Amino acid sequence: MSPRRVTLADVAKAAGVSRTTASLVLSGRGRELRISQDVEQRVLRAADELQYRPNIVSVGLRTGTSRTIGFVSDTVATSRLAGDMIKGALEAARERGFMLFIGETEGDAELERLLLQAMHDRQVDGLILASMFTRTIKVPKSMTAVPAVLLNALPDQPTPLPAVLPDEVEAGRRAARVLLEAGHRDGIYLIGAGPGVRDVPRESVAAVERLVGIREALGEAGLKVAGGRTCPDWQPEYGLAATRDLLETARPRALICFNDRIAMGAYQALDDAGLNVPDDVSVVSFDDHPIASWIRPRLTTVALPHYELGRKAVDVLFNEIGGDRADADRSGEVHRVPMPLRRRESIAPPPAPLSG
Amino acid sequence: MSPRRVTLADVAKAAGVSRTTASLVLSGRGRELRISQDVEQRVLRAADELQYRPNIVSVGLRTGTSRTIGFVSDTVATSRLAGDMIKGALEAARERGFMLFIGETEGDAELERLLLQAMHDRQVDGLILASMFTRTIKVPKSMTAVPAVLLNALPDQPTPLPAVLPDEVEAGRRAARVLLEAGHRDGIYLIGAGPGVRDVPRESVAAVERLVGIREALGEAGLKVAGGRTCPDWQPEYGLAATRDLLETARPRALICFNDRIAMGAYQALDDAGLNVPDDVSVVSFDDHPIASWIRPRLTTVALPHYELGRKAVDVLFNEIGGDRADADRSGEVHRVPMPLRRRESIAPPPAPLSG
DNA sequence: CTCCGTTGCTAAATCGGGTTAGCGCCGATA
DNA sequence: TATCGGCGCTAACCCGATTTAGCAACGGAG
Repeated sequence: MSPRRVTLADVAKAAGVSRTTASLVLSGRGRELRISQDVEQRVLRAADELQYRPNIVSVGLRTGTSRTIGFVSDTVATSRLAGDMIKGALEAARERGFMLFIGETEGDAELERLLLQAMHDRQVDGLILASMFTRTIKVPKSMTAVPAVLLNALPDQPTPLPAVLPDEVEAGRRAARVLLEAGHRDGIYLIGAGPGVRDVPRESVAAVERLVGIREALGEAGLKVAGGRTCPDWQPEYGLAATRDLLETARPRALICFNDRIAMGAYQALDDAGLNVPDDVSVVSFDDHPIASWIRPRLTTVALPHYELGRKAVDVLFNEIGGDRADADRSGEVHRVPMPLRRRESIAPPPAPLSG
Repeated sequence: MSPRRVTLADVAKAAGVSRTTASLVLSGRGRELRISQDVEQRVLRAADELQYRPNIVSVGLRTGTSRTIGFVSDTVATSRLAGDMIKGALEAARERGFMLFIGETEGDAELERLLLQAMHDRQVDGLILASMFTRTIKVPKSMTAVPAVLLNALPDQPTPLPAVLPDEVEAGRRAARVLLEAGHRDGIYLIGAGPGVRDVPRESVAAVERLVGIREALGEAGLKVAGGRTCPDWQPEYGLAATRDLLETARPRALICFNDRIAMGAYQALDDAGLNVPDDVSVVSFDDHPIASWIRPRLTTVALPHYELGRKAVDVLFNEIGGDRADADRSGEVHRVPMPLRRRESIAPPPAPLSG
């Protein structure tokens, strides 16, 4: 059905030279190995006319490479998150002529093993091990076979693998600062975690780090968090319940919600209580989920830079692949990607303290 | 750094036989080619002890295959949609021992060409060409080189390629029927398209087909659409505007929104007008975006079966790959995947016609 | 006239498997 | 004793590229 692929041998024959010569010319080493201008031109023209493309599989067999990297995540589907991360990785890889194998483990260690095996069988040149929410993971021992990078994850034990993570502490600072800049001094409550540093969901690195950043920025201004409510899960209904609960005993002037879904629930609780965002209560959040620009007023939030995380992971990986190992001292390094603030409509100066 | 991979030669040496014999045993053809039990056991044990795994790259060079399929979409990142579709494809492929190359074109024809080329260079065994919203696409001519399937897309010209699509017409019928079952007879309005068959956004196959299904189901019950409002884009703000506009002149008893984002806007317009969902107005929608179960009352919607679409595309593709071409008459076939109804809380019987 | 160095190219090995053709040995038969 | 056939295994080639080692032709020097 499909016409057989054009091979190097075809080009060589068309140019009237040996395969060796054709290979030399096409790999650019013709000059240094004294191939004549005449032959060089003949080979190049033949390759062009026949539309020759080297077979990467063959090169792979010879060189042990595949111009391919494996992207293994625990879940690609749970959120838009993953899509953007993959997109970033995809583009960064493509710019270097690399393709991406995608795999997902769903947290199953056996599946992970099989997947990594399948990728090794295909001689991937590098691996990205990604988690869809920031957390610590157990690094499979087969990861040492090729260069690898952890994405959105930290190793549970010291490893030489570099890691790429969002800068959550700075994000916490940003969320707090945007309220400070608007003039808020007190009545700042947290929804989703806090107020204490130990009031966080299990295993959530993001919660801990955001909380640290928030407390730090407020502390620098000589202020403190007025209070907080934890949520068993960061979903709208828990945000609604937590905010409702808070409103029974307190009159917040600003809420820092630990993600946009919680903020969505908080919006509803505030609305139910007859409070206006942002005139009565300012709201700032994290993630920049699409929902953040759909709800009214549009939500000011500190964005998870998924696209950039994906790109950065590939950049770091290529550093490992191409690295002359001279920079082995850089291994195990943790790269933090900035989380940008998306200024929208949910923050205003605090109301005059009439109803105190 | 990494210990060299175990090759067939290693196994053969360990078992004290030739590579040929080892290959024969491991490929299961030992029996028919009269390899002795003794030798067979020795080879199998050696392979097991050395943890031998055949190098797929090498096999690929020999056989021209790669146990890999390429998944090319216009965008992987714009919606959760893509994630689930890829997940379905991923799992179906994995069950057959295949991996997936992911690529995205962003609608750029040149990028698409390069991507398909890169995949051909890696000898993919099949291709899935996916669109993130149902539409007609121009099929690149290089698609004929290997088996291929269109996913969520129709060819703009007749091709022998099979296509996999959601069953939007039946989805339209389901949306209408769920209202009929609740007792609705009149005051059924459309938001996003309609009421006429030509009142649809450009290029949206989904809009056309959903509309056809809705009109059909109502027609069978001897009813008609009471009216409709088109939206320039299917986003919440346009759903809000369209519904607000509708409420100025009409008093709907039920809304069929053309997707969940529109429904989200419609909810807000209804709320602003002091109308309760579902007691005053029932709402049904399409897509089953995560938002549908976040907004209150939770939205009844006809789900886009992304996961199933991905799986089905791979199933159909393997049919092409493994096909003995005897079923060439089946080529160009369009496979429709059912869109399941998610019954939630946004539908109730119509109010008693007091304020009619 | 021989030796040597340069020029310009190519034969052959290699990567790791699959596959085809056939070899050596044994016992049975003519 | 030569022949034949079945058994059990292996040498050798193939896939498509890269790479090493080396060959043939030529000119100039000794």
